[in-house]
Amino acid sequence: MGRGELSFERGGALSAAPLPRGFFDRPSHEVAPDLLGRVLVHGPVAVRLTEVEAYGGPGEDPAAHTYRGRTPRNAVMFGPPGHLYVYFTYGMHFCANLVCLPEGSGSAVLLRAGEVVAGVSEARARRSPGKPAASGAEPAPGDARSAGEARSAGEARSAGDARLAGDARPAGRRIADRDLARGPARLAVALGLLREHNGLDAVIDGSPAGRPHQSAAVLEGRPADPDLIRSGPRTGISTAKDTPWRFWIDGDETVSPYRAHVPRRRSAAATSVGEAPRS
DNA sequence: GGTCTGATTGACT
DNA sequence: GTCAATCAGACCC
Repeated sequence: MGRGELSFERGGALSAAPLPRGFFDRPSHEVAPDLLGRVLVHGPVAVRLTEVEAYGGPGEDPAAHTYRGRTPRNAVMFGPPGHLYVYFTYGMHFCANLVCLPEGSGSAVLLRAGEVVAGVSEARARRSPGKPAASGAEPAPGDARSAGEARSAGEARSAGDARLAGDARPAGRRIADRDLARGPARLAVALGLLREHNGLDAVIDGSPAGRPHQSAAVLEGRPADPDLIRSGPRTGISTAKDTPWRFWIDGDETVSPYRAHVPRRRSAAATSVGEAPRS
């Protein structure tokens, strides 16, 4: 596909011009609101971003994964801007970020929600249970296979893998279009982003033909109306709660509901001796 | 090596 | 509204 306008299944005509790497070479709290309305494409699925959160660098932002410095897990965040930082959390979910600032800075923007504008059927298949498409929608050419798909049939899988393969929910319930990528983990599933996509470059340098294996890109899309951009505290974090680095498009139905951080109750197994362990 | 927490989600009451 | 699932990473001893 060339430059200019691209007509997606949903969302109308959007600019298909890729964002340059310089777009991401700015502080994450500046990049974040500018990302609203942009389109992240991975394989056959494209999502127009409607909600994001900015995270700062080491020693700067207590809520950021990089606050305590570089580790193997967060190494991608210290890499060049425009790359995807995909991490595994809660034992079952993946979340995706776009790295900001020059190499070594350690800041990124978490992609929290969006509207699926292309590849709706593929996105729904990934989010839905019991359909062959859950394993058949993936992969786009050049994409790696999901963790679940990478295993042979019948082999035991973790709940996380099962969820990724789309069979963690009772069959028969159709997911509303607005919910396909509403929430960071849902967005990652809809886009088919997994552990192996950590570090994937989302910037197209030069002609796409010169990067035949690149499967992710951020397109100009249709930037959000500045009058509709809202900001507030970030979701689900226990520190730096007052930093208003969550940005969303006001009134957009795909924006996820705000949830404050809920401290985990100590389990019975952890608080008393002799009781049954968790689960 | 042991323990705790987590940038979440879906099921359930 | 509450709660459990699930495991990797970080921290502490």
